[in-house]
Amino acid sequence: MNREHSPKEKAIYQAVMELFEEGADLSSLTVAEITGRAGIGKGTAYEYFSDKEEMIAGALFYNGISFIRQIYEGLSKEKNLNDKVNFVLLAMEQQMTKANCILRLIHIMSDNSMISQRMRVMEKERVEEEMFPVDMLKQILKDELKDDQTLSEEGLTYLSVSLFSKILCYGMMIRDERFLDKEKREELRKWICQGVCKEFEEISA
Amino acid sequence: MNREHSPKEKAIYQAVMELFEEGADLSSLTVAEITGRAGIGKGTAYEYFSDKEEMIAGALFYNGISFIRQIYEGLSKEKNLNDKVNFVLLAMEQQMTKANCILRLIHIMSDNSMISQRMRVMEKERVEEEMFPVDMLKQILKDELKDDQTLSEEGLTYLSVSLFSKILCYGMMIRDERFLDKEKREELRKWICQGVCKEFEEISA
Amino acid sequence: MNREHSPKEKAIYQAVMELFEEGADLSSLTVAEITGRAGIGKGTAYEYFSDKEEMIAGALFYNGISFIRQIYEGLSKEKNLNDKVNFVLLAMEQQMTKANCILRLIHIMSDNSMISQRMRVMEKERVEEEMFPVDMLKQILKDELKDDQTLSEEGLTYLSVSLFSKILCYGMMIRDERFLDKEKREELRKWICQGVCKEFEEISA
Amino acid sequence: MNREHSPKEKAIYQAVMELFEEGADLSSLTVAEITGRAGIGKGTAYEYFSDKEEMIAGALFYNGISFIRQIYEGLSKEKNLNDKVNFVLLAMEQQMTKANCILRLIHIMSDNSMISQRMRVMEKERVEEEMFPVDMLKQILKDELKDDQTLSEEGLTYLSVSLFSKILCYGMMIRDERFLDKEKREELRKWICQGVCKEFEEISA
DNA sequence: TATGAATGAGAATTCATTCAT
DNA sequence: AATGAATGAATTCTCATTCAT
Repeated sequence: MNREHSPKEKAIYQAVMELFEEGADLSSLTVAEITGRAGIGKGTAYEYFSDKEEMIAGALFYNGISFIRQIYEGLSKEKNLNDKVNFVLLAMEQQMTKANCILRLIHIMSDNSMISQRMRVMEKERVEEEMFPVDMLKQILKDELKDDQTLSEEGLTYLSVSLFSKILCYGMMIRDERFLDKEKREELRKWICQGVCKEFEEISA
Repeated sequence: MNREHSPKEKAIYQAVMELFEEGADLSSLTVAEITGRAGIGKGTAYEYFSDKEEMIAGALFYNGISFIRQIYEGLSKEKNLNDKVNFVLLAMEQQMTKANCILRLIHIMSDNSMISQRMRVMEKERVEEEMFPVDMLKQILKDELKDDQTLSEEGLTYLSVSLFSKILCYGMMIRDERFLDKEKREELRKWICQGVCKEFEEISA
Repeated sequence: MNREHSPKEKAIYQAVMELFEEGADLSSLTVAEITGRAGIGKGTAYEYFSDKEEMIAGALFYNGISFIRQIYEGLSKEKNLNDKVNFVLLAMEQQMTKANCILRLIHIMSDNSMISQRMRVMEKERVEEEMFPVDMLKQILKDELKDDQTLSEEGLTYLSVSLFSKILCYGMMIRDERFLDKEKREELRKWICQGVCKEFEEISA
Repeated sequence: MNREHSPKEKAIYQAVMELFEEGADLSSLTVAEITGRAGIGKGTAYEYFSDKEEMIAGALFYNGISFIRQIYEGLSKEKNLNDKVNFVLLAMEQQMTKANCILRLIHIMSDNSMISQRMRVMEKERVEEEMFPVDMLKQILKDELKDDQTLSEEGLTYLSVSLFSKILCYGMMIRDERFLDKEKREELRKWICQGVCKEFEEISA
């Protein structure tokens, strides 16, 4: 949720996210459900949004941005790449308990629905500072580069997407019942963090 | 497409896949569109499927299975892990040109729509031999184990999911305009194959 | 069921009556249900009937005629009006256990559905000897007239319709839980038979 | 039509009754026909009714109640049983000109269609004062009992159903072309009224 | 003659969107 | 500005009927 949004817009965004977190299928969400949950009139929503897709895509977009920003801000406390990656994985895990939100968000952004089309439009129009997942990861990696290390643009891109894929991978694995156990998860995170660090060292060498 | 399917079922599956490959949003596909494309009457579809979801989920499911099987069969020609991974990446790349099908398939399987729910049901009911992505990758890795190597179940799972995430990663990267160039892609595949082999060696050691 | 009907026609009639007796709503019966029950192909039914309505109306019509004829034939054993009316009431009661068939039949004949329209057409085209409820009752009353009694056509019509209404009345009452008891029913029949006889005596005097 | 109904509900009820009176078969009435006649949008009907059956059953139910109430109120002007029965017969006759409404209403209530099922549900939920046909007739008979007369519950039930059957009987007979003549009908009513009175005297004696 | 696969017209119902209040 | 009643286009699904085998 961003500062420039009116209370009604926020209410709509909030309502969409709640329904999303409760497991609703976004493509079959109705305006009545959204406005009902938001506690405002159906007509009112159309004073602020041109159509249903804008409500949903907007909610996901600003929520995603806000989540990314929170993570990025939280990262400043972490000293090294290993801990940073671990922090991101933990943040993801917390979100996951809310009906797999991040994973679902990523899915939605890469399907061909009206919602994802709108989100891509929003992404293109977004102001510079707002960051989307892969961009954030790229930034983490850039921040990590010591003076004596060099990394080509391709290398950086590869590393950030590889990191992204590992995070996704973690998200997928912890949905499995074999990873309900806290310690198992911790071990998995350790593996992933190490893997990322090693790859970073090798490529940035 | 499987052998036991009647021509009409195949026509429906074929139609769904064509529309999917043309970029249609599966959750807003209509029965009229599907049967129109399949060249059969609307009512006919309901002789073979109980509802729309079954048509779409069925199409994706059997198509996915068939794609996986093709890859697995093709793998037998490849001698080592490096070449096998390369083969999988290439197979994926070919599919990708058809509207990122595999990626989208994975996405659909993990969202909360009716279609994905149906696919998960189908997955549970599937016969043993049919393999889904991660299972296939696990098999590839198992096949690779030499007599003198040991690998815990956890290690195997991690490796297969890691491999899966790398493949996903490749899929995402080649959507980027910077990887339109064939040589760039080849180089990327080389990196990935090497990374996979190295990780395999380390963990199975 | 009439002698001139082919086995397939009989099978259809039989199927409709079974479904009817099982409580099915005739206006929502489907051809598939009927032919499925009859054990013949859907197309076959159309070799013998021009449409669905003909199947249902025909079944009801010939079944009704056959029921009426059975009663009329059974009546010959009864010596006087009192016993004859009692016989009709008992026959009705037996039928009633089969999902109120006679009552429902009468209802169907007097609503405005396609089925009843068809039955009325059939009634007009029927051959002389076939008798419908009120006609049968009229005949019973005529048979009862002694040589020294006279009865105008109006009187006869009134008496037969009055008798009909009393039979209907019996049919309705025994659906009530207060008349589950056999003795209660017997008493009720006695009342009705007496009432009919008295009215007959008065008017035919 | 009841006071508590919104204008749209009334419009639906009105439309259903008009179509009914014009002879339409209720079980093949469509929502499009009803809303078209009511002059409202198809979707609007669903704001007030959960489905088509509720529209039709509701229309019949509230119309029936209102008709019964009108008759019962009109009865207060009549001094004796004979005149009261005559009044009911005349009221019925008037309704009959509108496509046999009362008879058809009774038929519908006793078939196995969705509509009748819904009406029976409504009947169970109805408030006390609202009366259905047989209840009204029972009330007429109760009102008629003098202080010196006694009548068992069974007797009362028999009499009211007998009266009901005679009314039905009148309804059936006047559909016949032989009773198109006004005088014939008057004579028939006289007969029926006398019959009812006589039976009442005998049983209540 | 018997069949049932194929069909498409038609029905109920939903829901995004508008607009009078 | 806020509302929600009204709307009808659009969608799913059913089923009587046909016709090639």
